Amino acid sequence: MLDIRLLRENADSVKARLATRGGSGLDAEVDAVLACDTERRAAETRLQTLQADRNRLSKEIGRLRAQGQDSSAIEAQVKAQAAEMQELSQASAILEETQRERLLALPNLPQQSVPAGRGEEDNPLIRTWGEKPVLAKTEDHVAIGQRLQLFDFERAAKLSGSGFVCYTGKGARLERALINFLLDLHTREHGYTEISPPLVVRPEALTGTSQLPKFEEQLYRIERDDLYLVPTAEVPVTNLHREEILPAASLPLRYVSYTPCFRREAGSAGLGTRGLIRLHQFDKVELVKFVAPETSYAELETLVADAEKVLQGLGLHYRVVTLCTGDMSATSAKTYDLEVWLPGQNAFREISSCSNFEDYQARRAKIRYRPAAGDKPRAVHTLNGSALAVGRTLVAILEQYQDADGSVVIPPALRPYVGGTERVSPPQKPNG
RNA sequence: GGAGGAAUGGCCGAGUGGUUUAAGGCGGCGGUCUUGAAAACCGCAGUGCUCGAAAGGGUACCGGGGGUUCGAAUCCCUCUUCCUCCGCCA
Repeated sequence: MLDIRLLRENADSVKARLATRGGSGLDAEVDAVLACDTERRAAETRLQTLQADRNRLSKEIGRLRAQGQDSSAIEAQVKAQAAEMQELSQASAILEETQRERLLALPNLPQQSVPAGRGEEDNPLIRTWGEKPVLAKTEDHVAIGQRLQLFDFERAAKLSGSGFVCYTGKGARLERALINFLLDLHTREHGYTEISPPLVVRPEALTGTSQLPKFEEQLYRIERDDLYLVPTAEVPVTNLHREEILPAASLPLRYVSYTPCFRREAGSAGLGTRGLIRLHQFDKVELVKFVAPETSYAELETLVADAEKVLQGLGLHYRVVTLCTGDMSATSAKTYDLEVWLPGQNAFREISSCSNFEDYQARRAKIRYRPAAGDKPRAVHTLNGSALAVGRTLVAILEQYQDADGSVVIPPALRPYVGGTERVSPPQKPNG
């Protein structure tokens, strides 16, 4: 949510920056918010004048009654204002709600350094790490996984429908190993505090991080209890500090959280992609930071670096791009994507997205800090990034480490987590 | 799931319709005193909105929302959370 004061004072520059996101721009929406704001303030000012009046007269009534005198004239005077006060009170409540709704619907301002562009093709390449592995043969992860009996889509569909997977045997072990590797790396070497949050949350939490109201149809909802399954750990972890004023000395807060993520992927036409790339349920290790505004862009760089360390540690070839204005999510001020090389697709695919939301989420969720004793509270900056999407990491390992004999080499960094196993080979007996 | 009880400021805690401008205590900050510190004493301290160039006003907020009343921390309804007990349960 943008600061209404910024809109009042710099409407033109806000409009110009929002317009870089593409489409027809949001000039009309900005004007509507401002019109609402003007009307709301007029109503509130008038209401508050009447309230001051009433408070004064009510005290006078108390005084008169205490002295045994007649107060009916003043009571009549106050009653005469009641209708107008009621009316103004309702009007200002409605205007306040309308203003908030309109403000919630406006996207964040892209940061100045974010390149203008229309879509994916305009995302500038920042750097590339490693090289394409030289492979004797190139299978995609679905073929590899089926031969090695690492996961089972058919049986998962029997349980839950399409878009779900069941990891089996060494596949399940590899997945668990990856999760532990990721959590250990970020807690031990990068200073993040591990969080294992609830996986169902109230609607307010989703509004705070701005999945609601816009992406309702992407969420699994438990209607009976008005709760939602988390689409990412970002939601519970960012909302840990909702409606709090944090001590400045506590910043930056850095959290790492492993959770399953649940997404309906409505409108994605049968998920579009084969295998583990896009599922209704997947595992992800997420990094979340709460920082002082002055430091948030430096923190974004280290966030990306922390995510990259994972890929480097696993020896996976990848590249980093900056999302241009047209490709960036509405919530973000600046986003870097990490794209890992997938030989099976002959393409780089997103495996991590690292964003600085500046104060956009913090204002929605009322997450503030006090810069110094006696200062007014100020919105923190929030950041988050995947480090990493576990399923896609497994895909990258299977495809980049596949060997000529049909086996897959386990990256050395991961071996301590699989009992020292160096290679996954096809099993001796058929599965089931 | 059932039956009770509770929620007041950073913390503890008083307050059951009207000078309450939420008592008092603890903790915090500033000052006086002191070579310094402690103690003592004095003072300052919440959040949002709004008016104002500013100084400074106004208004709302006693878990959330709604209601009764000229006037609500206080009375009524409702929701949430916590506690105690019962039932069920990994």
